[in-house]
Amino acid sequence: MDKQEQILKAALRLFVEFGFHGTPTSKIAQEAGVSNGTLFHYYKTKDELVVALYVYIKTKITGCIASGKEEGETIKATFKRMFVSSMYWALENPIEFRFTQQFHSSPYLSMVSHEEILKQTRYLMDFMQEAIDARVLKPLPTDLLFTLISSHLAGINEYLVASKVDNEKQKEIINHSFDLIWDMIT
Amino acid sequence: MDKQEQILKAALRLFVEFGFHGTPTSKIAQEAGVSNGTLFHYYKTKDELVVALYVYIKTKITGCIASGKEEGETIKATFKRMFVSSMYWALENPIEFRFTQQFHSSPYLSMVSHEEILKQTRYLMDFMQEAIDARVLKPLPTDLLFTLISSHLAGINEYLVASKVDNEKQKEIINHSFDLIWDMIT
DNA sequence: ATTTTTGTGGAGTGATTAGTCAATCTTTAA
DNA sequence: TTAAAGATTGACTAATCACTCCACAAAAAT
Repeated sequence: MDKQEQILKAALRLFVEFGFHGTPTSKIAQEAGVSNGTLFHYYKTKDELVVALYVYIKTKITGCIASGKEEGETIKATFKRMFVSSMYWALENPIEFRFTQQFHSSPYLSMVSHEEILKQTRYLMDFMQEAIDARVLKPLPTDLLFTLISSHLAGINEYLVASKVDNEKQKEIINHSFDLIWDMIT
Repeated sequence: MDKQEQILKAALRLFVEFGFHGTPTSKIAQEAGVSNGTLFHYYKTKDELVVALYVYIKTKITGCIASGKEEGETIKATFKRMFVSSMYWALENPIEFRFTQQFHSSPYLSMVSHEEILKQTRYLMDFMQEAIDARVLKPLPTDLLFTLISSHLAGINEYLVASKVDNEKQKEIINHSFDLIWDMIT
């Protein structure tokens, strides 16, 4: 019954299907089962809604990646756990993932404050820096490492979504693609 | 004086800055220095213009990658030449490259005919298949290889654009990133 | 020379859009 | 119990948009 969340969910579906400007706010409100006024009560402008949706989704991904840490895990194990959970998150939430991709390569990205981006990436950045200090990862700039891994993930995801392989084969590809990227960065 | 090309160039600039639906056709015509009617004389709809622009740019990239082949080149040398020229094309044509990225992760992608996509990728796909048959590349599906390389390229590009390293360092990173992807796929 | 085709301009149009507003309903707080 | 604050509605508006239409100019074909 949380209208705010219903608005975000409706917006997500429509944005991915019709693009940002291709979906009118009126349709978002309709799809969410709320009035036009309610939408603008929560989000002053359409731009604000788009950015809020991005932050909402990014927070969910970040939370998912950060969770599940176990004591005494090696750096490699932590890395793999995060890699694999990112991969499965993207596979299980294809619309959310597509949205983030769409958002990233759109002019909206520049509307996200620098602090918000830092907040979302700090956990991973810190972890990678530690892994470099521990002489596990190659001493590359952390943002280069981050970009390499992100784009690798996006690439594998694109392939897995396009070519409908069975679950077993999928698992195999994910494991293999982890080995590939691991060899690349260590 | 080619009005058609001026329209495409104006559209490109505006689409990248303001997004697809964020740029009105009237502004494209204005920026191109032609009338509204002329724009719709060449492109029946805005969607048709967007897709035409994509094909226009893709054709340029494909031509650039395919050119420069020398006799007696090893497979690795051919691969590296194509990798490096893609990389530099993206760096020298950042707006065109951003457009293709934006297009790829947008609902417009599905408006491109399957044949057109095949036409654009066949050259590379065939080359990769040959490289697999020659036991140089790992026997992975060619579209997985393609996706892996494309996303790797996009990732490196993103990094190079964001962190303004000098030309020498840039060259070093490009060479290094080729080695990384080469090790990954062979 | 004359017809036909193609290119070009720009005012015009109907539909659509983001965003407003004043009126009601609901919840919270005193 | 009552007052204030927040939530919700949907009709409304001013602006904007994709696209049309028709007049005319240039070029090509006859």
